[in-house]
Amino acid sequence: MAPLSQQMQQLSETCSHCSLRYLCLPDHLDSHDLEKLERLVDSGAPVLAETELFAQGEGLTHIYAVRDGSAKTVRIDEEGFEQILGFYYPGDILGFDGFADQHHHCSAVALETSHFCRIPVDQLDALVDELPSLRQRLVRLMSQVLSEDGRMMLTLGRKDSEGRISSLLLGLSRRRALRGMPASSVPLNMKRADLANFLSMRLETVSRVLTRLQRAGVIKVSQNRVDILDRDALRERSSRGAWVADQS
Amino acid sequence: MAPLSQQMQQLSETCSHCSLRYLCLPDHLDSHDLEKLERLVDSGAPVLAETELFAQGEGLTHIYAVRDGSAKTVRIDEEGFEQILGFYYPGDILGFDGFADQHHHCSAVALETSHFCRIPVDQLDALVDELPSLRQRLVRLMSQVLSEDGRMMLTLGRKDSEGRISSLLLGLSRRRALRGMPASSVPLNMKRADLANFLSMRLETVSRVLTRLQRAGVIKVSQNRVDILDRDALRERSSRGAWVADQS
DNA sequence: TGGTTGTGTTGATCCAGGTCAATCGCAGTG
DNA sequence: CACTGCGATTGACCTGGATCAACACAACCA
Repeated sequence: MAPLSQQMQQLSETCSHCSLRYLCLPDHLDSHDLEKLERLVDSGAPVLAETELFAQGEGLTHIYAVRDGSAKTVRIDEEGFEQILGFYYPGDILGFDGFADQHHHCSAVALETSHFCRIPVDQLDALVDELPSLRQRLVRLMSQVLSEDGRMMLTLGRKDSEGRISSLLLGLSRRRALRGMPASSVPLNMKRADLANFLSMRLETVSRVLTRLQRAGVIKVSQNRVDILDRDALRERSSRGAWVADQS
Repeated sequence: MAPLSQQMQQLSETCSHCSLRYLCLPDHLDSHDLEKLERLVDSGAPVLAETELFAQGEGLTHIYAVRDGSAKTVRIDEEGFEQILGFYYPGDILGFDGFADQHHHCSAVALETSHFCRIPVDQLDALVDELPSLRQRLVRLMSQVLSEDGRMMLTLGRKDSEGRISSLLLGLSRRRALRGMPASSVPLNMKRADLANFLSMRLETVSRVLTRLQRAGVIKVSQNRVDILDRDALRERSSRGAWVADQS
């Protein structure tokens, strides 16, 4: 733990020097606007694994940017069923769905010891009115999420278990690449049960599919890390088994 | 057709007099701001069934509000599989997912002869910078969609066929109520294949479930219209069969 | 050192719903 | 009216993956 937290302290505290600024809110902001945004951001203490950043139903006071580490969002529906809505990595923003009625519609939980930038929404709100570039950036980020949700619905709806796992792995890999991290080795920091929940499968099936893909030489699984050995084969499997839609 | 278009002309052309203003963009705008918004809106000619409002990949030039009638959005993924992302009714906005990169990420198609308000995004963009209330409204609407997408992922992921159909019917009914329309009689203007695609089922299954629900006395199906006879039973079925998640 | 708990893998069985195919009903249309 | 075509319904069959259950393996503690 000690070496980890030391490492963290070396991270820049300012957006202008943050290596994630092009993925995160600051993108497209000029240095003057960025400075104003920076003043809102509170990069607090490390958050331990399994700790809740915010809870479903709670009032919206902050949104969060993952600085380092990872998180998941979970939603519990009226009947008490739990669904993981997404996994979040450095540069991703948590809390967008709270703008609708100033309350969070899902909970956010750290997957490992992580750092988050806390941004108070009332101040952000005021700043957004002041800075058109920030407003545009915010809308674009939200729109991006919308469009990714669409992709996810497609995956959940049309793909079989192998397709879902393959898509997930490729997706995680792609997001690593965006962050300049080695894309062929993706860490699965979440538990099998989380994966299963997210993909709407049972954890036994997740396990089986992973070993099947490993036996086929497409990936190599080692507890919490998957190495992609044959990206093309994985892509092929991510679409195979997806059923064709009936035409209308 | 003639009587329909006559009926349409009686609709007010201005947001201020539109019966949908509290669902749509104008909500929370004062009369002064509303007037400015109004000037952007072009309520054009009727759009025939099956006509595309905008196509996936196309540049984002307008967003659309359903004035009357209905529409669906469809997304085709890399492998050519088609997924219906949503159905849209009066007051709903189409095109939000285009803000991400100024291109539409899905296509929008009218389900029946319908009218839409066209709003040019460049002018909207400028106006949003001018009117904080409009900016806030826009963000809230987008956030609302986000949160509804979450609900949909939950439905797709965790519910069986009966649960999905029941949820859909209740959802459509709820949205009718919001618009002050009779909530117990839901028109299914889309085809069975569309329903099936949206819910990620086969159309045969949709058919079977509908007749099963009918035989159980929960609903009454008559070609393009479903009457909800026993709302509680429907609610009960919408959650039954949803499987419990493994705890993490 | 053995017990316990948490997490992942594997095996055996069963059923919801996908698949294929036949039929029906209604709306155009020549 | 017969014909055609599209959409919806129903039936019979079969398979992917959920379910139940056993087991493996590591970390942790008494």
